[in-house]
Amino acid sequence: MKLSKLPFKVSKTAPNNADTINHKLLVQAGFVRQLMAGVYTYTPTGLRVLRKIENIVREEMNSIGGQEILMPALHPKANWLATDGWNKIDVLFKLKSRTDKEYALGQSHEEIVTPLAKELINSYKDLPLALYQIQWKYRDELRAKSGILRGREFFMKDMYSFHENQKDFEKFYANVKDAYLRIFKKLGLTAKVTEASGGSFTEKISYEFMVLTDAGEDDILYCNECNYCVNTEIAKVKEGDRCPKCGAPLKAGRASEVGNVFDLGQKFAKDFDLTFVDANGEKQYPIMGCYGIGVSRCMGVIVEKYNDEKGIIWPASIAPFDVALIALNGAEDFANDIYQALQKEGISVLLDERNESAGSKFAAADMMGLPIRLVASTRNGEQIEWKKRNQTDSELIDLPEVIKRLKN
RNA sequence: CGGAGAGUAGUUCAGAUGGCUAGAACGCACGGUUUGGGACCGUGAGGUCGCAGGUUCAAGUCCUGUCUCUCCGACCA
Repeated sequence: MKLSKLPFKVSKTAPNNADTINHKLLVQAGFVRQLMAGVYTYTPTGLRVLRKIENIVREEMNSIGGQEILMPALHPKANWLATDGWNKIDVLFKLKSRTDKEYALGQSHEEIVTPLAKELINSYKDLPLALYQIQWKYRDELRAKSGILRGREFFMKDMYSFHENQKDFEKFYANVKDAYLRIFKKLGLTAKVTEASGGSFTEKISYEFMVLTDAGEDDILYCNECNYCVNTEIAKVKEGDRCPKCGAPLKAGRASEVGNVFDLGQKFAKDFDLTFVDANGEKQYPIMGCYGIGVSRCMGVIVEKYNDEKGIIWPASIAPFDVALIALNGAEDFANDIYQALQKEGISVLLDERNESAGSKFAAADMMGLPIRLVASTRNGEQIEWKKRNQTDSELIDLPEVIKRLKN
């Protein structure tokens, strides 16, 4: 892609109504545009990042047997009456049609996936079953805030699993936890598995995946010696107390919840009369689990974690382009040769061939946070300048070496 | 929803005590000079001053209402 063709460009100034780092940088770098509080458009570059995160999530969900579907975001009132969510969930967006029919916008999809599963589940042989989707969720938050971290509309992966007994559920639950940790690792995030309350629909403990950041909204207590971590909302310990697992002193921190896993028990199966016949011919309600990952929130948290005074520093796994290629004055043809050669190798390149000053091009590449910066300049002959975004020193290498490193 | 701050050009902002055709920088268009860290000169386009009322000879400025954004809190499947 040529930088001059990008419809949303890097801006010299940050938006005045942004305080949070991710809001400021994502807008300034041209990745998102705000429509209203908590609702954003993703530009071509921003969408590339979102899609990369999405695909990492998708790959891992598929690897543990998840089947991807796409459910509607517009729901009939009846489904939400069946669980009493219509009256109990205050963040549920409700709307009325011109003929006074009432609808809800999906803030989660148990009410849709459970009746859907009735068609699929008749026998214990149909279990386990795991369905997931990646789509917009709607929540009528009293206050949307922090850029894309807490939106009224946000992009989420939600998976729902169905099991013949608790033991099978626990097995899958553990698999999901492992997959989640792999996902966050690939995204460059260190997620702590945190004990938390299950919310209004279950008495059970749930697990949240927390990433430490001041931009988050949760307070957690964690142990640096072992993996113990608990949300302060249910904590029976406080900062400095001994870790119940290993005895080391607990630390307190601000964190953002990027994922969660819930044991739903049989609540939804009962609400929708979803049953199966077990091996003894007895009718049973399956055990359900639900598993969320805030895809758009992950993007925001990554920006919160990876930035400096010059802009964003994307982890290579989710950068919109692998390489920023800058053509300095007089080296346009050489830069174009590099551009063609890299693209032929399947490397995604953002070529800055604008008639701009060198400084302006460097600044744009830094702000957009592409992991590798290549510079073609008459000063260096056939050598190409190679620099990582998070490093200050550059080195001169030739094209085959550039390709070798990028393919590696 | 309670509290605080803010809405003026595409963007970031300036416009005390009301006063004439509302300004700057950046960006944009055209011409020229530049080209290793957000270059420079000239010319030009671009504004219902969030919106609606009101006070006044006169309102970006004062008053009332309203909408929106940001932050703190509450809330948060």
